[in-house]
Amino acid sequence: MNAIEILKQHNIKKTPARLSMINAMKGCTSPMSENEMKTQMGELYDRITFYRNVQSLSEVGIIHKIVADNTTVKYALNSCEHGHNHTAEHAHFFCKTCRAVICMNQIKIQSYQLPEGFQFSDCDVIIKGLCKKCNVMPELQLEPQL
Amino acid sequence: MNAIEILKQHNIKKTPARLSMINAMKGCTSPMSENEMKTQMGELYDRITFYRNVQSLSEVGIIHKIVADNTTVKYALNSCEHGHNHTAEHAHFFCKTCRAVICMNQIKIQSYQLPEGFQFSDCDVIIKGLCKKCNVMPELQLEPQL
DNA sequence: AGTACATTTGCAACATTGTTACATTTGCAA
DNA sequence: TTGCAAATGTAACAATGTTGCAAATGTACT
Repeated sequence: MNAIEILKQHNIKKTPARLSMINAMKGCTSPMSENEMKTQMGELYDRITFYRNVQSLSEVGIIHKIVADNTTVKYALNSCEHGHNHTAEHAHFFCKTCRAVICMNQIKIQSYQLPEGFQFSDCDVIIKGLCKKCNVMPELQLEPQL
Repeated sequence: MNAIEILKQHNIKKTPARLSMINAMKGCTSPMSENEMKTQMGELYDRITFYRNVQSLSEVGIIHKIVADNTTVKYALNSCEHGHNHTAEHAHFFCKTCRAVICMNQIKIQSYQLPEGFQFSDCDVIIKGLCKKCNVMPELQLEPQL
């Protein structure tokens, strides 16, 4: 499904900034930082508009925001070509060295039993450590993608 | 165990700022924001020193930093009077309304099987929703503690 | 107690990230 | 084509986090 269809399907206006955001994410296999998005979006990137669209696209469920760390936020399409869904039902891995965020599709998020009176909304699981590249071959470490 | 003993036990220098931080956290049942800490610490609070001590106290394992949200970071003593340990082995609840972070001591963090080559370090589980107060009696909502 | 030295502190300056107000433009439906 | 709500972009601001450096302080050793 292309960007235009995605917006239409969610009943949200088609604007160049939104199309650009969605297309940037479509071209990437793992969650992207604001800076990576900015690079992809080029002229169509405006910081304030970006933040507002992160808000609106999240609200309708088109994208998902992943907070790996208080200084590391990444974004991903909810239905990307890999057929998986980012809406919080799988865990994310965060590499402490290269700061990459990787979807752990095979690690499902369990349902937690909250105390009486609490209302569940959603759950984030962030597993931290070293990714394959940084662990096995530290000399080939990727530059952090900030 | 008092603040002085805690520092000594971890082989880290005893300074007024650190004692003040530890004592601030000792007096609180749930993880505190920087602002709450600041209030408790009074004169002894300095922003830069605070950030540096968050770093050093975390490194040796005296405190634990909980990132509920990219704009909500809280801090807790690893061994508080409740006898529980904050070093990432239990989940935390984050109330979307009052922004409180509550330790879910009864919800243990499972051990996750990472793909070949990955090295595990630690894991954060943040469960979001409405806390008891905000869910049951929205009219009595606590002011957000920022 | 006094000294030596590494650690810690606090200031200044800066970088990054996130938010609000408001006037203008744009998307879309009638 | 027109009307209007929604979205955009500028400016201004607020909050959060970091670095360099000189001065102060904690602690181990005599």
